[in-house]
Amino acid sequence: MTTQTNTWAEHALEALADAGYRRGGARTAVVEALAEHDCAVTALDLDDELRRRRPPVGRASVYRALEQLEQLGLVQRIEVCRGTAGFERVDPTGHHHHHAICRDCGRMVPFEDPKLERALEQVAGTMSFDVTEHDVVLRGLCDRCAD
Amino acid sequence: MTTQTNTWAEHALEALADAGYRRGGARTAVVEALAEHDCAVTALDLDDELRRRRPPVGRASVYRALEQLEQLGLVQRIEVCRGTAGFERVDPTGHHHHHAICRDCGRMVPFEDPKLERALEQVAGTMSFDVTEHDVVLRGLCDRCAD
DNA sequence: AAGAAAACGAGAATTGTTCTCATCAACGTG
DNA sequence: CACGTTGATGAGAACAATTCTCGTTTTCTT
Repeated sequence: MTTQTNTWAEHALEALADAGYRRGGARTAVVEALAEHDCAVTALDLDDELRRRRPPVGRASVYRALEQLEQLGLVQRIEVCRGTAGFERVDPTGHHHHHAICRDCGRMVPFEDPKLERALEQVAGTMSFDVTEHDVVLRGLCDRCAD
Repeated sequence: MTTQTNTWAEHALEALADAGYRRGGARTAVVEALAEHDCAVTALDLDDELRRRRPPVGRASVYRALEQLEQLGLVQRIEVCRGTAGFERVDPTGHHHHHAICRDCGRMVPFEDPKLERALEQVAGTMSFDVTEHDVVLRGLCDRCAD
């Protein structure tokens, strides 16, 4: 409910409209739900949240909306672990963070680092590859799980 | 069949023995197969390769061996795309590369960059998190798929 | 050589994701 | 503003990758 998330939700709905998508209750619900989360959520978690709404949102719609949002660059998909994807809103300013994930409890801690970003951009520049996004995950034990 | 891969296979088999695992045909076959690959392979690709051997190796054994190897830090798991994992041997010296993956054709191009590694180590140091590994993936279009 | 325990493999079961298709609703048009 | 076209939706089936189960085979210890 911060200014930030409202901005993102509005931005996203506008971008969807601009891209020619019609207004739809399910998709809007997905956007609203994503706006509430400051870090990555799995599709199934969103599905759980949204299934309870009246009217309830179907699983297919959740996945569909996420895919469309990803296409438009409004949402980034992150491989969280063992074949489950996390989704997280993309700040229109390009500002973003990465994640450290605990291999014991699965807890996800976001972090950001300008030097890392710079290094990533530089590498991307040297490749014969049109890099549009990157995905950095640190894995290990979080402070709670470390003995 | 390079010196490098032989070294890794031997190293891995020794580490398995040290960890108390008994000698087993299936696991050894998985190690040998991984040694042949210089970049990440999916479990199902390995399964395809090994199913043909005489005696054939079962799917369950492939997954089991990969998991054990990952536990021992001999193999790294990489989320390739859409819920499929890639596995790649870990060089005992710590030397490693990362991957750029084409979102169109799935082609994977390895790269390495000391500056990036340094940045990653630095960030890891500042976190209240015992980071044991990291995973960097650049996504975009490879030169063949870029229009 | 014999027994205990690990390794194995076939197939079933799970899990996350995508697909299908019959309704429903949004939006431009007359 | 009613109407028709077409996109949006959701229940459930279909899929694909991975994990689990369990009876059989091997390995290794004694």
